[in-house]
Amino acid sequence: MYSNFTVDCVIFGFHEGKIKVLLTERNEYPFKDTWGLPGYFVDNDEEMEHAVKRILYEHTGLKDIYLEQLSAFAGLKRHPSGRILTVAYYALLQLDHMKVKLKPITNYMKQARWFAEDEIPELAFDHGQIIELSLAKIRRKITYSPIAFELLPDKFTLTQLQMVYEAVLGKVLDKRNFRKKMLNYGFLKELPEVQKGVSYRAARLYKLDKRKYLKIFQQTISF
Amino acid sequence: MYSNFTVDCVIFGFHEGKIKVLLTERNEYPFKDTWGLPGYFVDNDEEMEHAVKRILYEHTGLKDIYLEQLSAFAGLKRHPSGRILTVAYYALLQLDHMKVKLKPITNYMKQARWFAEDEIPELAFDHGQIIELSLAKIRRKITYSPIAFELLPDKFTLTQLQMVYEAVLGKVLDKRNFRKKMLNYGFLKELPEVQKGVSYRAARLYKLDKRKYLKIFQQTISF
DNA sequence: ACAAAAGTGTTCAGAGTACACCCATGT
DNA sequence: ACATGGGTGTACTCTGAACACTTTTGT
Repeated sequence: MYSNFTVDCVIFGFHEGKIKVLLTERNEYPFKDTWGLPGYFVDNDEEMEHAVKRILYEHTGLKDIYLEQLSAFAGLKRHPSGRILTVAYYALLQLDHMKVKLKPITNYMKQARWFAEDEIPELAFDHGQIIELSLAKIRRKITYSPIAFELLPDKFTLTQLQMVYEAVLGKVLDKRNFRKKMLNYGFLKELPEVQKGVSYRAARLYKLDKRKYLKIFQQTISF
Repeated sequence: MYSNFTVDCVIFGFHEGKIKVLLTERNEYPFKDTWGLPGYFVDNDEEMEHAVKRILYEHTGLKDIYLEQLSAFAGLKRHPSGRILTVAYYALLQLDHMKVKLKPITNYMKQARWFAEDEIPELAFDHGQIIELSLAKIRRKITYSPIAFELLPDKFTLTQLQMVYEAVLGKVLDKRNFRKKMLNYGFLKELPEVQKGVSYRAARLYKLDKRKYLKIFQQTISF
């Protein structure tokens, strides 16, 4: 049995130097056959965040994804058949090696696809606006919180890390300054491995030392 | 006719060096006679933010108050008689000269009162948690956004401004450094007036130059 | 050898931080 | 005259920003 409100989720991934958003093609009215955010009614006896995690799992096959509530949207005209309140979340996941299997096993969605920021079509409801707000939020948040690592695989190169920052912030950063700053934080652990399968000098791999990063950013919980 | 969700509002003021929160004593079950946040069901044909402004007006007699959405709360157990989703907002207002007349002209609230942070009693529902989150949010926000001015009268002294920062951040700041920094921003306009009615050297009054402050902080819209 | 990206230091300017005394005013 | 908060400057450190070349590796 469904409750009277929905959750919608802006799922961000990082691929080929770009931030991507996972959208689904709706299979229900209103806005049937239109692209929109993954989301649906919360069950009556289900915690809201559980519903979001369920939807994330249904669409990506992944659990334990970084998740934050963005905002509630309740405009009287956002839904053609009367106001339906939705609580929007954004999620950041590791889109590496296409471990992520897109499988909208729900019957209210036809297919799912990743869209780059500049490819996003007209969306159902106010979902375009929700994505805009999410982008604004992570743009601000990345400047004081290490959310970039949520978008990268466990082992990554400094160049990959820099590309995440550049993609989110929408500007190019100085390589030397970026590396200096990141390494100075002290929460990056140099691994004895290097990249494989590249036709040029292989880059050193790093991983995040979660202990140290939490110690440094402990004042940055949530907001 | 009421919708199926509520709004709750954490109203902050600044008085005698302390951040205060406006609470009301409930006159309805559940939690009758318990203190809680001002808030109520949104009308069916009413925009959510309009409902918040209405509640603010009903409690303080003020309009055009600084307002931001905090978060939605929808825990299954937050309301004894089944889940009721609430969207929490926080508001910052100028509590100067007691221009604010507390008048809960609603029939679902008995009285309203300002509480300092360390005087807050046990509250109805999850309202204590909502206040905690609001405080965390403004603590972060004041470091990158000039919300302090929302809590002050139009004309204020630099010491008053510093006291707002100290109250929100919960730590003492260096007077000389604080003044240097604030004046260097360039959005404070020195007035040809000084404080009145004090038994010591009267302090210079300043006001905010909104033009300049918006120019400097334009990247800081909303989030 | 060549193509491609990895990796690396120094200098400069501006911001943050620490710190203590005299001044103006009302009583 | 005294009590109270108002108002002021300097030195040091740290961080951010600008800037270009050599090294490594696979093909």
